Amino acid sequence: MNRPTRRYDGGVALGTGYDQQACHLARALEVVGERWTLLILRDCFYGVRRFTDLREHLDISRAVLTDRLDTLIEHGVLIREDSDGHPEYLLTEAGRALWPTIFSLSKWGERHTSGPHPARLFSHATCGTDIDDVGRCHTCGEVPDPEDLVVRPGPGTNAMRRSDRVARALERPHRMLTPITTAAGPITG
Amino acid sequence: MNRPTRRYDGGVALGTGYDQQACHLARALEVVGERWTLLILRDCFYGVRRFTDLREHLDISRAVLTDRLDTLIEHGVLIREDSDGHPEYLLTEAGRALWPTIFSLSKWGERHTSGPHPARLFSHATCGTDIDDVGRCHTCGEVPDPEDLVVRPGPGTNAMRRSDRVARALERPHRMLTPITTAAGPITG
DNA sequence: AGGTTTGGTCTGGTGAACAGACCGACCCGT
DNA sequence: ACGGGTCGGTCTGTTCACCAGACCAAACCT
Repeated sequence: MNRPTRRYDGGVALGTGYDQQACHLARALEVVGERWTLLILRDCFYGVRRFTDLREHLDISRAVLTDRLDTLIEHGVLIREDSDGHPEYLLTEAGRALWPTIFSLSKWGERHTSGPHPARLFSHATCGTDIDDVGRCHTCGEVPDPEDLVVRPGPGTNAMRRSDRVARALERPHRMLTPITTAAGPITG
Repeated sequence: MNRPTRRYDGGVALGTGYDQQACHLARALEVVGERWTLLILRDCFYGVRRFTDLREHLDISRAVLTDRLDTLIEHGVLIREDSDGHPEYLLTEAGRALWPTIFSLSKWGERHTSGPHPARLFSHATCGTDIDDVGRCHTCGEVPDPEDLVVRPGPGTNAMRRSDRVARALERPHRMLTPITTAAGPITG
């Protein structure tokens, strides 16, 4: 299909100033540092794969979502695959490697902004133990990959309840990276 | 002093849509998700404390730097202290808690964008061992706090050499969070 | 007294985000 | 075959944030 790369090709590439930096952090931020990008990726870890699900869950404008997805694909963080005639957006290996960043930032937000109650809890799928603040499973003594985690709602979920498909699916425990909606149907419940 | 909070108080607060999210990641991004913010904080970890040093090292506009510093202070990530008649910007406890995020994102950029050579290497100050990709010291078996780390240039530093004071100071090993420039003088030499 | 450094503020121009309208392809029931 | 719904977008006008660069006040140096 070879869809054109949107992203204002006339101007200076995204990180004016960023690219002056020797540090790899700057280059990482050129890929995932834009508004919405990390939230999109977090949803991908939760198993969200469809354009509409992302759009509804994040309340993001269609144009911006399109732009972000294109950028992430362009940088090898996501791939687009057709399933059922509709595109699905999946994390690549590089994308899955972003989990520690997303997890640690989320933990930081949990402790240092408004209320200490976690909105989501994560447990190691193979042994059932909850992981600690640096992502370790105390039973196994290791840091599980995201695909071995199960998300479930925590005590901080009550506020600001949303009613979209993704939010409803995440009201129950869910294995990370497994699809959150099957085709188009509503979620069992 | 009670300086006015800049940040477009007429409009919707920064994260339009972000604040709809139950997830703490969204709130974290409201604080540190803006352009330049994580790079500023990385420099703070390196020991940069002065407005001018940040400005020169990052090549950031004065107005934006002012805005970001104000935002970070407002959210308790930095504090402004007067030393020598000039303000210094220091990481608070909450600010220092962002180190895992910055470190993991930097590691990701190192491996997944252009070249596998680390620009900076980190070693545990108390034992001298280099820390691994998840921040652990193999000798001590723990994850050292950033104040116990020493930064030094790695093999990937060669490209894009900069000549500002901060870049020159970081050409030698440096204990994290200790001031990178003493008052106004050039760095020893 | 004049110049320099420091730490800003202000302004005009430009690029990016937003809401919301529009649109083609496909599916589904009738 | 036709109408309606869903999916995955594109387009447009307006608002907002970023940028370069000018300006500025206080402190310090000579």
